[in-house]
Amino acid sequence: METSINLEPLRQTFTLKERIYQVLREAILEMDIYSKDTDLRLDERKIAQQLGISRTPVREALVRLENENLIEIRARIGVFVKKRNIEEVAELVIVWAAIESMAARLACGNVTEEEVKELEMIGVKDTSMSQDVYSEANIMFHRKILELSKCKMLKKIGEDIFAQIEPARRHAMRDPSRTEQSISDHAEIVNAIHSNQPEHAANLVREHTLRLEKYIRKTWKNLDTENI
Amino acid sequence: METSINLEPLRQTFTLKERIYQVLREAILEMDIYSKDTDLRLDERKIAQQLGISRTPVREALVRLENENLIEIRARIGVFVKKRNIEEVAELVIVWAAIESMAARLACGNVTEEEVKELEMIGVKDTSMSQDVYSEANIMFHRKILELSKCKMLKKIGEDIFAQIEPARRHAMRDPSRTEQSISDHAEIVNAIHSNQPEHAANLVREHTLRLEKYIRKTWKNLDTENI
DNA sequence: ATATGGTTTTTTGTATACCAGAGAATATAT
DNA sequence: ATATATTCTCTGGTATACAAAAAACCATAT
Repeated sequence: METSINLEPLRQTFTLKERIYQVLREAILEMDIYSKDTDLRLDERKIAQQLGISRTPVREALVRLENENLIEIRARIGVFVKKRNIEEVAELVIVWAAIESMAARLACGNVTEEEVKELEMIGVKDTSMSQDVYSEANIMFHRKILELSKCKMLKKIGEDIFAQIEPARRHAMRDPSRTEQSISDHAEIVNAIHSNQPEHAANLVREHTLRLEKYIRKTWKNLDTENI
Repeated sequence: METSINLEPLRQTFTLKERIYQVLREAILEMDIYSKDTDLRLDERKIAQQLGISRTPVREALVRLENENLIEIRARIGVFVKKRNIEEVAELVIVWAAIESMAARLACGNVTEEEVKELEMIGVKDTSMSQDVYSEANIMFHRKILELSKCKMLKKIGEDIFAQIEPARRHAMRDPSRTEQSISDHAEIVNAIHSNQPEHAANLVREHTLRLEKYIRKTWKNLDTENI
């Protein structure tokens, strides 16, 4: 056999519906859906026109997004970005707590020294940084825990849940006083994982996330309470 | 104000894609996908023809099913029911354990006497019944726990995971010796919930489900190992 | 001015036609 | 007979046309 350059097959299901799905998903997650003057309507035809394609692949992307609970397709009325109410968001945070708690449990005794170091670097930064930077690091910390579980399904489903919570979380996490508490929580979690205490790590993560749930329930009033 | 007849709104989004989605989903879940001679292929055109409709709504239903990981759409090749491998199923069971464990935790101190009775009736039946009946009761038991959490999201996501596991579970749960163990587990779980011991209930449920994970990993060899 | 009834517009739902890639079947050359 | 090239068919992908329902609009009668 001859030697030849080794090229990865770069065709990754290059279908429009896939690309559109990703584009729309990101756009939706970046929207400030709880702002009064955000238009929650998505127009199939307009999107298709803007992208210079037909409605069909756009619709298929929308069906997928609806299945992920990010939008709502009302027959012959329109497509709308879904604005979840307090109960739904709080419940999603509970599910997230369940997932991530199990991830922390599995991470114990299953991580290398380097991995723990990485987790620590991400989660235990000083409080001097800006809210945005902190928020970003916070997300990364929780993502990292899902990853350290080495359980792909746990990670995938955790990320899905997270995507649904994110808009509300971003809106609710404006309170700087929460930052300190969060960082000391993170340090404890890192410790528990490092010293291989699955039960303890699981408990810490669960309570940490459930604290967010309580916080959201308390401070939700700031947000627009109208539903679609 | 005058009295007038009170009519419930009967509009139930009667769209084809919705109906087809449900029909196909049920059909897929009832398939014995691990049997050698089951045809895993789904033909858009054939389905549309059989249902007497066009391809469009069928495609949209398929996109949804793909998003739920029940099928795989390979561009220009075909649509196939997804046969998960041991790692994927085992991981899904782990996620399920996480979800249901949290559900049991929440159920504690949040259930009525009647609800506990119902749970007991379902989960702690005698071993004399047939495998099929037992299997059915087993599913119901776990569904009931999700329900008693009073957390709709936990229930919904739990059910979604369950749907993905179900085919493998049905195939793996042929061992009658597991039945007895299962029933005593159930009794303990009911007790823990009844006596309001959230920590204990959560642990029991988690370990009970993780035992299924271990069991599946051990006995998977019986199943077809080829993947798509 | 307001309520009512019909019409027009807007928006998604569904059907159909055509396209392009993948693979099987066939033909051809050696 | 085998290896290679070609064609043919099958399948999902995309575009477009039309149907149907909801909402907006408007005219008219009271």
